[in-house]
Amino acid sequence: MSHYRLNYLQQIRDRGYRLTPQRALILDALCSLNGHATANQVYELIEAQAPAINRATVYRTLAFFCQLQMVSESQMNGATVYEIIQERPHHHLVCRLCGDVSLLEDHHLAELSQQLTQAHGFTADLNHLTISGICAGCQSGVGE
Amino acid sequence: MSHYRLNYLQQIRDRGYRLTPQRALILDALCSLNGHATANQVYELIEAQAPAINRATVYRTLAFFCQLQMVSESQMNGATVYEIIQERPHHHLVCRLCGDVSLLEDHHLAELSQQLTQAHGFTADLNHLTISGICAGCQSGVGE
DNA sequence: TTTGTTTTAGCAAATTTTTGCAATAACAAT
DNA sequence: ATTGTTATTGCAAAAATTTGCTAAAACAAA
Ligand SMILES: [Mn+2]
Ligand SMILES: [Mn+2]
Ligand SMILES: [Zn+2]
Ligand SMILES: [Zn+2]
Repeated sequence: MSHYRLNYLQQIRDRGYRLTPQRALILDALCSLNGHATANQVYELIEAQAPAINRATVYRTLAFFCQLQMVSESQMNGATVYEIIQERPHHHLVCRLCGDVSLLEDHHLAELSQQLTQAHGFTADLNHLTISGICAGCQSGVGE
Repeated sequence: MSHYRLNYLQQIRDRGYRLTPQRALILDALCSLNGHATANQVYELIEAQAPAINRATVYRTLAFFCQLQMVSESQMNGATVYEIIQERPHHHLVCRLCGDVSLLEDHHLAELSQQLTQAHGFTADLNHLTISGICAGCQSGVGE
């Protein structure tokens, strides 16, 4: 779950930006938190280790990584969560009733992605989609 | 573009909630704003007409309508926008470079929706999806 | 109508997120 | 190593959003 094999630190510089300790700390934190972390969780984890980072920096840096497509931002049960984008994308189904978050393999979106290219010339990001709805359990009445 | 033919006002009561003037005003505002309106736009429009609604009420009521699936909430170029859900769903492609928002017809999602049911027993909401990516214009270098 | 019950709205405060600006520090060039 | 340039950070303030609590009002039942 490390971001190091993705060479994101190097990529930051290659893309013309500066590699700061804060940026490295935030990528590290996202990795330790292992996906779907809130800005506040990132802040608190870093704060616990090296008590010298500003909340504004966390927010700005997360936005920066999203723009660079190194991190995804998604809404999950009300919270805004961040996750490192790995080389193989994955997605989620989120149940509106019980809050359950399940995995959706990327291949389910291949067809759609293709259609968007063909019909609209649009290259979809589709790094980490979350689709809301009602899960199997809640439909069969188990979730009640 | 009126919500009246959707009988949302009646539905509020039928589903066991109370029909308040604030709720009606917010649905009306969403209609006049004609889709993709921010909470603040809703607030300001109502404020201009009947200067007696609280911001907290706007936020809470928009969340309430989302829960009831009468209104959709989406992220569009940084802003959180709301739109009345009509009987026929529609979606959007949002360009990450130029910000262009284009229409995506619902039939493009039929295949995916079906797969989610088959493979996961999941009933996706798919009322108003927004997919981020790069539009045709920006790819051909027009958007630069 | 009037009354009683319970949901909803308003208000004020708390919390979260964004922003402007000056100081700092990355990095390229000497 | 030192220096200069410019992106990035921290800080403080502003703006946006959420929350707890009380008063108001919607609605059901008399
Ligand atoms: Mn994920
Ligand atoms: Mn729309
Ligand atoms: Zn569920
Ligand atoms: Zn574009």
